[in-house]
Amino acid sequence: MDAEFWVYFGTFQWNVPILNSKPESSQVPSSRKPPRPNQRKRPTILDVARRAGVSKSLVSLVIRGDARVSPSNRGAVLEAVAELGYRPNAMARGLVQRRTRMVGVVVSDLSNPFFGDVVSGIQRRARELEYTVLFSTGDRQQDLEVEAIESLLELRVDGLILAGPRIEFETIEGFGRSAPLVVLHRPTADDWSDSVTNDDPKGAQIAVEHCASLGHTRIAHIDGGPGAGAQARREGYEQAMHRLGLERHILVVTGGFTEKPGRRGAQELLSRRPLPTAVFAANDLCALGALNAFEESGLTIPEDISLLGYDNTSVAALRHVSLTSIHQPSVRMGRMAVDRLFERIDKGRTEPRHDVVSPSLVVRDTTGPVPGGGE
Amino acid sequence: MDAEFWVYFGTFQWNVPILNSKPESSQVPSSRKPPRPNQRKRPTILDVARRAGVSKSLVSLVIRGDARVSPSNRGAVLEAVAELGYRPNAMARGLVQRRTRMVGVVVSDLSNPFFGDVVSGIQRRARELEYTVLFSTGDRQQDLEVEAIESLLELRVDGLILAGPRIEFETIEGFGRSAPLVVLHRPTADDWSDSVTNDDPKGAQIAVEHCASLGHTRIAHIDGGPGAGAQARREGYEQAMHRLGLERHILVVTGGFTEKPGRRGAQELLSRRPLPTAVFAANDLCALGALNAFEESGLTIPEDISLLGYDNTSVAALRHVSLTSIHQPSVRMGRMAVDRLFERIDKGRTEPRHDVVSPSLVVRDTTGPVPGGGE
DNA sequence: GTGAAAGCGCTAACAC
DNA sequence: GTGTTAGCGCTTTCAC
Repeated sequence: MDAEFWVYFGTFQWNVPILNSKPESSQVPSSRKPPRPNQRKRPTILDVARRAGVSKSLVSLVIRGDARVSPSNRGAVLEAVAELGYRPNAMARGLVQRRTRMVGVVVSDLSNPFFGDVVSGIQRRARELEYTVLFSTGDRQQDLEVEAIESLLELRVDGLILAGPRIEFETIEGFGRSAPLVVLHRPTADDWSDSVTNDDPKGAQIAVEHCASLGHTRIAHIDGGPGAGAQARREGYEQAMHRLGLERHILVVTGGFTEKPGRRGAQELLSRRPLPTAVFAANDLCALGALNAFEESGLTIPEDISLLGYDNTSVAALRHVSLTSIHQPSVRMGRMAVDRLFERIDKGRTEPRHDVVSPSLVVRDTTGPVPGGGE
Repeated sequence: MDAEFWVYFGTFQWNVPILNSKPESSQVPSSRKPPRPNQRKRPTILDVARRAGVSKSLVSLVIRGDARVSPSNRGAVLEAVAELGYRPNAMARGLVQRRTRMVGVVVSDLSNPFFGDVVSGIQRRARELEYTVLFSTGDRQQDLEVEAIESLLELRVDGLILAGPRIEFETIEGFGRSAPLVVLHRPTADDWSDSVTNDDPKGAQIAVEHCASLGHTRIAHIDGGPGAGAQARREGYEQAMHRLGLERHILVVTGGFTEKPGRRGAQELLSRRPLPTAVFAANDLCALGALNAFEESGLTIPEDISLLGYDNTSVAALRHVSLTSIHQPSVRMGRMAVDRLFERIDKGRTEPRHDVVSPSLVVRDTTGPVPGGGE
């Protein structure tokens, strides 16, 4: 952009703009720290080679930790690297290696605490396998999610993990043809991707059975509306009720995966008679919304109504909330996703694999015995 | 790795492993969808050029949306792109342009809901400026945070945002010399980076004044321990108390930025006599821990004790919690961070800029008039 | 052990 | 309008 010239001086390369020669008095007396923009030309492997008096290939060997380099040369190279502040260019390396050792992770909603553990599991496992993780998000919007995936693919990540994607199945399948792909929290069934999901119907069943074991029969469900997994949880609820011979008590109202619809669902339940004595909500936030509605109407939890959530997020664990919930092993699921990718990338697996992990019950303070001992 | 041979056929290039010739019966009768690993050689700009019968430069022009390409050629190129499923290689492009239009964002703790809004603001503003955002995290660990930053720098992102970094100031300054850098939530003072922070002392002052306006005088503080910003909030509290002539009521106990230390801090407060009538906690989670402790000891909030948090996170907003809190304009701060970067990258600004934004009060249901009307 | 040379996939002059 | 050419910064044969 601006005219510049370059000066080599000692161990540093300085970028001295010709324009813009202001007093520069604001800092130290211009000793070893001349003011300059931080966009100076970055040293390349060639700069290091020249400085160390060797060839670029030799520098490359040292950087990659190759054993067959003489100690003296290794020392010289390392010194030059330090002096110049050399940092290898991952793009150049990736270009020639056709391999980046990067996995891209697209999280549908980074601000949802639900993904915290998943992300943590992914991060840790990737590190063990010496992969770098790049996160991106569609910020809850389908089109942005696609953009995020495209960017990662253009960067040539070695593999892709989609955590709770909001996009269409066909789109997902298309990406699966472009790179090793693992989908989390949404079961895929195609030949092009792996998936790691939790057994939603099973989780719903566990929830219902927990209520039943406490003597409840009028167990209602506030569903997740159009949310992914909502249908499976609803069906699981209905099947479990049938299996327990409680089909005449089946009661499903519309909710959603956030607080507000949960609240509305609960209000709807409050208008029914007889009132249910236990409510299984589609997820924790939904349950929280219901909790408010119930408490505001003067009911006590769990004395009057038992309440369960799903996902066992950090909010459920807050002592002030202490919500009984169905736990998904999120950290493990994150780790598994990375393992699946690794198998495809480094072990050459090509057959799709679809894992379903089991949810479990975490009993806290919002569930208790049925009031009065029965219906 | 494995022996392979390549077959050109129609519009697709197939990668047919010689080994592993299993029944392949699981899918369609091997018509247009032969089973194959998704690691097939990806088409390059040259493949597109050949297919469209033009030169690579022409393809390049079309892809970058240059106007001076004849409609017929443009059509041919676009067709070839679609047929081959061509996706430009961002590494190759970045290498020659020395520009990636990517900004790297390192979040110290992705599972902390506090960062949700910041991330959202960053994402949205970056999109407006046509930058791609790459997130990474150190997962709460200093060394991993450095690794994450290094990786992003090796990828040659055009700029870097560190959200609530846990690493040393000198390290941060070092990175600032490598690339345009904006630090969020931690004030830097060097010449190498910009910073965007919230005015912690001011926030603390607002909290204290709110309590005072409700008649409270015995206002205590549970601090954030060693957490970043904790000291500024503590000092702000003390100054505000002085300014209101309440210095003899200054009471600070050790806490932290999570639930458990908040709980312990509250228990410590409960052992003091006279009890404070209002408590300002270092952040929302800390306040939540205190809330539990208070409620368990039989106190009612806000009738017996008023309670304030800081950060106005999503948990504070939960109706069931409804915690009065000091709000930081997180979304705006995220946007500002991107703007600062943009100024350095695209507008050539080199003087450091340190922005401090004002916090504000969000009154909810955990603060109320002092019991009995005074001390 | 070390160096020379080719080339990864793309853009950016510069011709025509 | 379109093609040719020369790199971007690195790894990778292949000589020596």
